[in-house]
Amino acid sequence: MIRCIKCNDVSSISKAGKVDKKQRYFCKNCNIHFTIPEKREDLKNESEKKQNVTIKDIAEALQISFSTVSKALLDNPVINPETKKKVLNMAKKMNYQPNLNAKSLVKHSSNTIGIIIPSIISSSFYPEVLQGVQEILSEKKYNSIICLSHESYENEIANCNQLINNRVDGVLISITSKTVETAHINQFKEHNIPFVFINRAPETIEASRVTVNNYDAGCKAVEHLIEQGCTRIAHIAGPPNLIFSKERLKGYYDTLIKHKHTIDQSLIVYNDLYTDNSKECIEHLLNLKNKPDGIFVYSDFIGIELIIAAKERGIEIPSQLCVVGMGNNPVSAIIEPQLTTILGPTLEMGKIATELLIDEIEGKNQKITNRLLDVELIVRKSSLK
Amino acid sequence: MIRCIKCNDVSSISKAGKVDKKQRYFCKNCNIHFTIPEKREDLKNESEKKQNVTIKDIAEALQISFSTVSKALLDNPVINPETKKKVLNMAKKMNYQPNLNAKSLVKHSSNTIGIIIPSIISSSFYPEVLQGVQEILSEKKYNSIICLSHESYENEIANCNQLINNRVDGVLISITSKTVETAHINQFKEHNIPFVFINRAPETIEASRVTVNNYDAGCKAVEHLIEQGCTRIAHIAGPPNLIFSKERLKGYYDTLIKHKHTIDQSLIVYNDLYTDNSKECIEHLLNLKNKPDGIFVYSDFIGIELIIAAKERGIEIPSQLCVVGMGNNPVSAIIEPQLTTILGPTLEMGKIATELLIDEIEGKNQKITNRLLDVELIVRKSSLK
DNA sequence: GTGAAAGCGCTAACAC
DNA sequence: GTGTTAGCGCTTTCAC
Repeated sequence: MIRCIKCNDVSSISKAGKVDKKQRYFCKNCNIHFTIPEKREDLKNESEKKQNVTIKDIAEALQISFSTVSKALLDNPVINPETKKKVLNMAKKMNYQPNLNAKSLVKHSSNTIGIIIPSIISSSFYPEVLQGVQEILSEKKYNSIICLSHESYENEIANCNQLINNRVDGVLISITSKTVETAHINQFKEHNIPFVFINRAPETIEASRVTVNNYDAGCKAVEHLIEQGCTRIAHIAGPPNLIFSKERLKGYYDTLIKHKHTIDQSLIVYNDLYTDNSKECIEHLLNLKNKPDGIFVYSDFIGIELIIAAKERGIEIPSQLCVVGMGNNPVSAIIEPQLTTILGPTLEMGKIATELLIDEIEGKNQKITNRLLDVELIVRKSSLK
Repeated sequence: MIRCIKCNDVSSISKAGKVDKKQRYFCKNCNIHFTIPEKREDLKNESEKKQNVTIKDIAEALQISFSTVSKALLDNPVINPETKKKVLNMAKKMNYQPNLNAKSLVKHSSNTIGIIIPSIISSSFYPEVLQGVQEILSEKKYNSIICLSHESYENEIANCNQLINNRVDGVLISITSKTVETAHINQFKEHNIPFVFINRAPETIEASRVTVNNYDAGCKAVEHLIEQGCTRIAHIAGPPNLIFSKERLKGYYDTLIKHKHTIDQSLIVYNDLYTDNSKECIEHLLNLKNKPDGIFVYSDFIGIELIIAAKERGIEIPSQLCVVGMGNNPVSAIIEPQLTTILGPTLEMGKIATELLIDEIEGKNQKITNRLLDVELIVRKSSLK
């Protein structure tokens, strides 16, 4: 026998489907739908699945309202310290874990940042950057979602959308070597999501960026090779559409010109990260009739390949060929001969970019920042004649 | 002049605070609170912040109900194809991005898995595993949250809580070398979150795990060293509380015993990943009066350090000392002499564990699986007398 | 100091 | 085939 919860009538009641597994009723008099309130305990029998503890459960256990529980949990000063203590204890006792999805929904912010990087296995560069990022993140109590674009433009677009869907509070991004259009990145602006470029940035977008001084890297490398007496200096350059490649190349050019060397286009080759043509690049240079006596390679990884290939051909390093790499890959210090390299502060880069981003998220910094980090030449055997 | 939205009376109305920046009213007759409905456009003037597009916005633009929009977006077959097309077009036009937090809240699942690993920079092992994980994840349309525990037990506990708070659908975990208690991991069970161990697993928890055949690795390494004529075979072992260390050590023991070698405890040293005592381990072995003539090192990284240290002391490899590492670090193939190593399928490990986890999440697999992956000995110069 | 209620954006059960 | 409604777990405003 069901009574209307409003008019208390019995005859006017009809069944009206089910809601949340409970019978729903309709009162013709009052024109309202209702269900018979049950205690949460009773439900447990129906659905065996153990539900997560919510603030409502804590409230019920303590016989107080759930908004009081919420306030206590948020350390709202208006709440009685006694009550707060009771709530905190009960939360612990019941093993309460707040639902961050619900919180994000009402707060319009997720306390999470997104990270888009091209790769995690091709070198130790991005792992080190990530390490720096994570250090700041855990210090500032932010979470992260990491996306790998695998140097694919399509993946990068998908990653951007995913991060928007997840309503991240901000994004750190290092673009792929294929990224030319940037509409997908500009989407973040439409959604009021701040973003900071790490290491690789497009020229066309106005946004903060943290990069190493690639121009200076090119200068330092070539300057050093010239000092060592090299006269035909080649360059294995990075993907041509990435700024860092262009800048290192410009440093290479300018330094050669400064020292009145002639520029020989056959001494410049470009690496494609997606197809990975590093072997071809190396072969091209080593097969030249008029061989180079110094090579600045934009990455240690390929520098190491170059050393191995040269040794196989009986080319003596450094007496016949000096090699300078970049990145300070751990291997560089181990191979024979040890590879001269240019060191950029990878861990620092991750840290600085993350701090910058969080400042933007928290409104502490509005203006666009362009951080250029210093590089350092580490001279080793591969370039010491 | 405000009228009650129910009884249409004017005199019974009083103001009752504000809700969502709109005036709220109370009708004494009907005992109800209400606000005067406004169009969303009007609100825009008040709050300049551009809001994200929601299904309600699409519904309004199309003059249909938002649940129809929801169904259309979810490709519910009940919806008229015409309507569906209109909705899809409008969603695209308005640049609609669904709010995954809201979806997670309703669906009680986030389509996201959590990953807890100890480190990302100490070797290429975890980056490669992650690569495999991400490949499956993007194929199966899952997202991920990556946590780094930095070999710290406290961090691992915090990571577990974070993942529970984020309501991930499942967890991949590789425990720290310090993890002995496992209550924090068992919490996942209480929250109905399936988890799979990768590479490192505690002995005490019943859960699926994907590991390499570490016992066999120990056997293969020592067997090979014995074949090469080594008679005093040492072992640099991993952290003693990790199963993989124990198993490799057991392989080492059993193979020595099988070949009637005597066990000399001074030939066994343990690496502590947290303090990183690898230098001390190496020095201990190389300083022994009665030096070993073969060493099985549990990781290539330390194997490489060992080779360098031995060369510095003028110990000839392999004639005076054979070295076998494990992990097939890219450097192993490059140093001089090249390091013999044991190769485990890292990428595969990530893939298999992820597939296993997703199957558990989707209820396709209930039973606990214990996948043991085969290892392979790669013989190089460092162990070939 | 506490409680009631609205609403974040969405899904799904049900009514029509 | 479309619309109405409740509810996911939480924060926040306002009433008392």
